[in-house]
Amino acid sequence: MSHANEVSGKCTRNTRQKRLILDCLTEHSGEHITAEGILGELKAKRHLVGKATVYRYLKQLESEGQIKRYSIAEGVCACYQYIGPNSSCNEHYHLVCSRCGGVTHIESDIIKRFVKAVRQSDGFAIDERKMVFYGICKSCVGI
Amino acid sequence: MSHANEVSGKCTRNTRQKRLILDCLTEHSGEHITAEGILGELKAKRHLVGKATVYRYLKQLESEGQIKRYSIAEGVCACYQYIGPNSSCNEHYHLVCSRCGGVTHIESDIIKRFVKAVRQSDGFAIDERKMVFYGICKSCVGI
DNA sequence: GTGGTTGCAAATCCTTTGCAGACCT
DNA sequence: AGGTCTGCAAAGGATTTGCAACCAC
Repeated sequence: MSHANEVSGKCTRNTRQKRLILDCLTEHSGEHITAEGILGELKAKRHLVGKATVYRYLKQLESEGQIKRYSIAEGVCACYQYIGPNSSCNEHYHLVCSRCGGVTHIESDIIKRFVKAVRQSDGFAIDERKMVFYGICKSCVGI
Repeated sequence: MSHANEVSGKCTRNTRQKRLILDCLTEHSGEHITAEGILGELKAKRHLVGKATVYRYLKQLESEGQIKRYSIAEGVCACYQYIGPNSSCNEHYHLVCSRCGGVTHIESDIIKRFVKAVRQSDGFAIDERKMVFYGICKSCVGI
């Protein structure tokens, strides 16, 4: 009756696959990795894990707040980042170059102030995880 | 050799379909509408236009900066809004509620300062037209 | 007449789901 | 044992694309 994909389920069993996926995420703490990236990395290590399992576990980890999901662009696979214990993750925002597709991270107190100001004046709670700025990066600006 | 789907193409011909789609968008200036919504509205008026044509033209209009594309939630169809001439829509940013889909406009000097700061420190020229903030609006926050 | 445009259907892409078998506790 | 997890393949849904017919200029 109960399905593994129900996030409300228990999902507490300690399996080989879960350990592998979480290890992969913590190894990349500080950067992003996609579901396909995890799959590829595990495959390279001869650790075969099913695609569905990766997606299911990523979803669970996200709902538990252990990882963060970024969707840089639509129709393109999402990126995940470990933000749990021992993660060296700072709040950052993404700059995506519309020309070369490159992604840069920036930190900004100005944005934090903006988010706070909007919440106070409009009552609108901006989701900083979805904050992405598009434009032209330094190396593409002359092209 | 050239395909209509190449955004770099000419795409300047004045066709019945383009007029219909743009009319539909301008009629909804101030709000947003989905591709399916446009399709449905045209169908209701007995103006049959192909789905692919709608998507193709929306893409072109977006690249021209005449409309803005919002993706309220991932995996859910995107919303479009006319922001061209006569759109009563200038110099502001958009707050999109991920729960109800509502779009609010705000003005902000803080953001202008942020854009300037990023250009100076990183050399990245943010495109303000593509700037959209997602989050939860005041009326949805309790739900 | 030329080549940009359209419409249909099939194809894409990332992600989810159904289900039978495998595994943890 | 009993229910949770996994893996495969098929489904899913929004958007794109191939291609022949079409039509604006």
